[in-house]
Amino acid sequence: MSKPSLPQGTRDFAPDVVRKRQYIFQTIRSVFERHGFLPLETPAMENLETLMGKYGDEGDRLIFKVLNNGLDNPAKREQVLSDFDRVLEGKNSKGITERALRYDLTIPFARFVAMNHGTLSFPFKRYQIQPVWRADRPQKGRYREFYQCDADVVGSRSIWNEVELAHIYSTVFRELGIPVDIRINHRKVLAALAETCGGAEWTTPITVAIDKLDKIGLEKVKDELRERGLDEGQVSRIEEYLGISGSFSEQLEAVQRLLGHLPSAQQGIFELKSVYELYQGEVWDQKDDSDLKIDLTLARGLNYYTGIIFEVKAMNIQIGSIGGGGRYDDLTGLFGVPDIPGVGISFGVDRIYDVMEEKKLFPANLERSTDILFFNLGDDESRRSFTLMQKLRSQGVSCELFHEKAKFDKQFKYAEKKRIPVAVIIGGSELTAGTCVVRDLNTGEQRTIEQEQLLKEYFKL
RNA sequence: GAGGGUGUAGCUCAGUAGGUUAGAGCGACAGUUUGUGGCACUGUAGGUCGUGGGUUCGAAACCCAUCAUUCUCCCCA
Repeated sequence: MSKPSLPQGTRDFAPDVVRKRQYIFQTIRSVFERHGFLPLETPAMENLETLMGKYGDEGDRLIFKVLNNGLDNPAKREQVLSDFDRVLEGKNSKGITERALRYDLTIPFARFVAMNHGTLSFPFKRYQIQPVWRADRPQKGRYREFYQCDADVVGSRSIWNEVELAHIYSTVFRELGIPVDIRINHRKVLAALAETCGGAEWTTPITVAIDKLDKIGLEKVKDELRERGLDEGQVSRIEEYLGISGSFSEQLEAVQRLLGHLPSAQQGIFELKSVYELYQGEVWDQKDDSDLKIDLTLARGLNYYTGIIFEVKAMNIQIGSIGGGGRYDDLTGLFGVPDIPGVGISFGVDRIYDVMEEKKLFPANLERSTDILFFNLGDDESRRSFTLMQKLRSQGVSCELFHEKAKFDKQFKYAEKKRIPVAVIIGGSELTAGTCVVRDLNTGEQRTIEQEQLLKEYFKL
């Protein structure tokens, strides 16, 4: 028997880590609920055909496929062998695999909406916090199993949805204590830029290149654009675009001068301006102290985005984005239900965790587990402890009895390891007197009180 | 898919001109006269040196393969 191990790219979460992760989840969940979003869960497995072709060629390769059962059935041997040959040719074969682990939460959501569009009331606002799986090569901060945390609105073109989602970002990170920039841009502005540099078909290569700006720098981006076949005039036009700076409105004005003659740019500029104004509320003024920033270099990889796009970056820390999203048209069209537009955002929980760990932002009380440890000094004493514990527990106080009669030393050390703050000691003399010793394990102070008094004091908690 | 790094005790790691019984710290467990912990002291347990080959009189060390893990690129969260 070899040592037990974990599949590559998966993790156990020890109790203290689970506590911290749940703190993040619950904060996000609570904000979602306050904005009228409803929870949704979908299966870990989807039909393979639901997922294939939705994430591009690269995405298809990274989908975890589930092997069919019963392949060893001798009666099916010939069929299985020919099916497997098809797999070896790179074709999918239902005879070998027809299910796969979910790759993200968006496509299963689109599948759900397409299946239930007759009964859902629109706009449908859902959030979903579940693990997803990717057969990617794990590296720092990237895993084969990880949680996604999404909120989407489908069935509405209103720009208010973008405003609300931006506000969700702002609220969540404020509550978690992480200072952030919420950056927005518009795909139609990027599309307009591409239009002036060769045509709409250049949108993807151009956005992919400029998305790398803060990672590889301006010169490398220009190199990449040249390699992809843009001429110097086009490259310098993009450079001019990337050089735009200033306040939100100043940047919009600059884009207006550069691309305003194109209808798509006009719509993008208008929507960016609208989101910003609505987000600021009725006290909006020209001051640029908002956490909502415009970032014309923001592109986002996923090419199904068509309108406003979001990205959230933690300030004062060297880490990638901790959230992203955007508007897409007609996501359910892939499943035969057209004309349902949507907009959504996602939280990068693992990175948020890393930021909070590094900045020590988790509340201290997450470490608390049991409130009271009852010492075990014998069977009769323990019976009394047990009775008291049941009463305390019914009042919401968490307590436990040391599992066996043992030396004080051992019981103290157990309490220490579990960070239990209070020990209650009931020995022979306390048992007959109806009292108990309550000891504060942090300060070492202790006092003897009536057992009834113990119940009263802790009922107040 | 491409390219690097690393695998020695539960954890973090020492350990080469190849040489006999492979070490430390932390942790664990036990004890320092069994109703008061955190400190200290003493002791105990725990390793086929990732696995399989090869070179050698001799391999934890050198070579090859393999597995695991980790990082970078691609791509993404």
